[in-house]
Amino acid sequence: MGEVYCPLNLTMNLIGTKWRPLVLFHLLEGSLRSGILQKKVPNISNKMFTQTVRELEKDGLVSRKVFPVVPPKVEYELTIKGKSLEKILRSLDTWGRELSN
Amino acid sequence: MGEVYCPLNLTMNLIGTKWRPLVLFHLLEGSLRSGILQKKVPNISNKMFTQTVRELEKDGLVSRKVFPVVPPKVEYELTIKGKSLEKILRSLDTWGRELSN
DNA sequence: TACCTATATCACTTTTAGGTAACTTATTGT
DNA sequence: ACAATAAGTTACCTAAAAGTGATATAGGTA
Repeated sequence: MGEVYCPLNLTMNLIGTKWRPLVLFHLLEGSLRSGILQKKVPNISNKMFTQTVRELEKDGLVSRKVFPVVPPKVEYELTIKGKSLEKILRSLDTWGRELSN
Repeated sequence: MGEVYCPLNLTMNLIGTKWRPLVLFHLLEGSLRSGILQKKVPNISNKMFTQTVRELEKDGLVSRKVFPVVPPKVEYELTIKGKSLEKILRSLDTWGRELSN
């Protein structure tokens, strides 16, 4: 009858921000070069993009591969843990899509 | 190759805050009296509780029934639109639950 | 030598979300 | 009279998220 423990929070702490779900969503199709990924996300600023992917990396949802070339080349890819969010991310997208109808 | 429209945002705008998903989640089992619902959400303040349910009402996810008695009695219930989030909410909860293992 | 490239960082400001504590309301039972 | 009740509001404050614009890097090419 009192408080109820609810792991929903743990999930929301990982994907409950403005940019994280979008970045993850675009990585569902496979790994992407940094610049390409950033261009896929409308209106994300330079700073927020880097910050977001780095946090996702820290949380183990995304991996970062750096190629030692100039100019720099960096690729981002979902980890296993990140891929396990696929169903959720697609559901969120589908639900929103149905809203607009 | 450029920006990609993505309705994920529409969904996240509705449930992407600290308290909203929790409140919705607890309403999945059926309508609840205001005070009961609030007690189910750990650590939510009085202000945030009211604010959250009212916004959910405005967004059409929750309905509010007021009984004209003293002391007041108010019940909250998911709307059809709110219920349509059930699968998503449960997935978010399940995913978080598996994290803790 | 100057510039271009892709990725990233830094200092700073603005905006939004959330937290705290006191107060309101209208009736019933004491 | 007045305290208790359930739901909600208000003013104020802090903290977290996001935005802006400038700067760094380092090797290849004009």
